[in-house]
Amino acid sequence: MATIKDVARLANVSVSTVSRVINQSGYVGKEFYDRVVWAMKELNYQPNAIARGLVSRKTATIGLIVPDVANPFFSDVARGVEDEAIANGYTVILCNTDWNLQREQMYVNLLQGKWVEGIVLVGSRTPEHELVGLLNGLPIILADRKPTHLKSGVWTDNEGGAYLATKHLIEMGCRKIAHISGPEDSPSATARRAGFRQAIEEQVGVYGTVAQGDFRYDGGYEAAIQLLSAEDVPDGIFAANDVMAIAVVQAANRKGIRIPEDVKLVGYDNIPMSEYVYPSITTVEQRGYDMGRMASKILIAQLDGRDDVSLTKEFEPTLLVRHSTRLDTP
Amino acid sequence: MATIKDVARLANVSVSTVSRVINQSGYVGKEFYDRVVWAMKELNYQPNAIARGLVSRKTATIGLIVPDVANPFFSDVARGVEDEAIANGYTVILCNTDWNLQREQMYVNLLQGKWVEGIVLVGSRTPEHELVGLLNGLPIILADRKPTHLKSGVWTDNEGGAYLATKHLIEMGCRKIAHISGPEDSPSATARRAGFRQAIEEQVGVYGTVAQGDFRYDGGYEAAIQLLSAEDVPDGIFAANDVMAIAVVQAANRKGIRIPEDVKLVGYDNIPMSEYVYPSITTVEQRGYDMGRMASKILIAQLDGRDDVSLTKEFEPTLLVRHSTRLDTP
DNA sequence: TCTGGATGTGGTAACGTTTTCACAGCAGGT
DNA sequence: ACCTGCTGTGAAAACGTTACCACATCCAGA
Repeated sequence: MATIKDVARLANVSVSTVSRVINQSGYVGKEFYDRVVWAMKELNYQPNAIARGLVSRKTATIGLIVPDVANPFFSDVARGVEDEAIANGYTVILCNTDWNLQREQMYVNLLQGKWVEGIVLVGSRTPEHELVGLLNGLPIILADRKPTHLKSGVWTDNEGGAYLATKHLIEMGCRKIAHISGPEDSPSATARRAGFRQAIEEQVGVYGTVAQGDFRYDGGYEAAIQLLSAEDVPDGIFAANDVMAIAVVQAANRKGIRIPEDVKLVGYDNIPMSEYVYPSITTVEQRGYDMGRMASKILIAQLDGRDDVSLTKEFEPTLLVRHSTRLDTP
Repeated sequence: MATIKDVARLANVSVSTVSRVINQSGYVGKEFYDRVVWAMKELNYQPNAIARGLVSRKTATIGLIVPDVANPFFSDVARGVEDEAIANGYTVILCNTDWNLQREQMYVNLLQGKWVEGIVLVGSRTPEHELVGLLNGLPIILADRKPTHLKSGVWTDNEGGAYLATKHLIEMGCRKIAHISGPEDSPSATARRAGFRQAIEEQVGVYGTVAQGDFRYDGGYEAAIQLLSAEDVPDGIFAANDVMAIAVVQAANRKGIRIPEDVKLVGYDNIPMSEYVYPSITTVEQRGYDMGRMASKILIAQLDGRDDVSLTKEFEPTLLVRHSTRLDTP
């Protein structure tokens, strides 16, 4: 790789001049400017971001920590984060934690060593005060989780969304409703449980149970099989995300239980698959792409020292009614 | 952040000694060693990967260029790449090109500036010789594309897979078969077209047409609508990937055409969705995760100077027969 | 004529590491 | 006694940039 010195030598100018041309800073005469531009082309010169980062203390890189990019919701978020980042000249380092706290912490440390300028942390379960301790003041934004102590974050109103979903099941006539939850200590899972309970409790004559899931297909499948094997099968299931809802559909098929005739089903996230499965799944829309994009935008605004952007953004959940809760068309 | 100089001062030794302790290189007396370790603890010292990278010319970072992480096949690949990378101490920079050649080239340049040690390039359409020109010798591995000039790559036998798929349609009784193809200049799309044509040509009495798609939902939907609106509707469709196959299912629903009764359908990739849609889609399995993982493994072996790993790996495609080509259970 | 700002240019010290070199002691073998 | 090689330490030169300072011009205004 050609360096700035090579360019300077070829253009017969000093490195300072080349640097000024690159950064459009200071004064450069037309003649010199052209010579430098020519030399850069000639050598296919690419400024070294490492060296640049060392002196400017900026790397134009942000970290993205996500439970699992292979999960459609998170891959949407990731896409949003990257799109907004690159549009602002930032680059994204991708990290997968599998919802594992230790991996999360490991990545936070690792990213710090790489001098990322900030981190987008999606769907984290680590307590916020621990996070602060790890960060040494590195800017961070939570996504898919409402911050209580940190100042920036984007999230949907999970409690409200879960309330909507459960309420809808009740309105469709369900009286024995089960919730397949996410991991015990996941903030979004906790909020969804709370929304579920609230809707159940304010309605007399409706009974609710909570089964433990883990946001993943296998955990959802297992929970569903247990629910559907009990002597009193629920007539409505609210799964804490669409991946688990799809597992419920498969489990019901296996058990010979019909959806929506025997059991009605609502999911959460609105991943593309939820629309195309049979029956299509009623779900709560999350707008992962927009959330990712907004998280990136807020973080970068902070990094660039702009304060024209609000540090938080709550997305309103909306219920999408589809066939898993309707009796008319299949 | 504390620097190596701070540590040296506190431990009352030279920076050289601290460096030797950090890297376990050279000789360090026990007494000095202990003092340095103590000082590092005291200051919560974290070596600066940037400065280290500048001199060692190693960043422990690889670039991952993918058409679109939000596409389930590529998010699987991405997950595989990251898993193998982190297991070897490497970190991954994520880039999305939307199959756009210019963005691909832009990213290759950008990544070079960031001094990634190598690149995993997935589903690229850029001609290989152009690639070589851009790379300045930077190690690269192609994924989802068989290299002709470059030495490393992982891919599935796309021609063979497409042949399998088409052959299956013929065996199921189709005589007028349409192929919804990927972008004109995409190598994998080209190979799948070739496999399709070969299967068609070796069978007398079977007619084939090719419709132009773009690997995306919308393009597939449009192509499907056109095919299904013509006066002679095909009795079999082979879509070049599952995302477009799902679009075909939706288009058929819209048109009141039944799958598999009126038209049989085969996709490609085996993304999770293909199993759960209605009807479930017969498809050719690609093993995106394994491909990503292997690509990462081969690249890193090269970077670490190991040559115990083959530079190429062809994955055998397998046909998964599901309901979109069967008449028995829906 | 002098002053002083705007315009151009080059030299060089940082940034935080690793690596190479130089210099010492101290053994052990001749 | 002398060389030789191992052990232990520090000084200083890289790595590729940017930022700051110093020095030249040139031209306008007093």
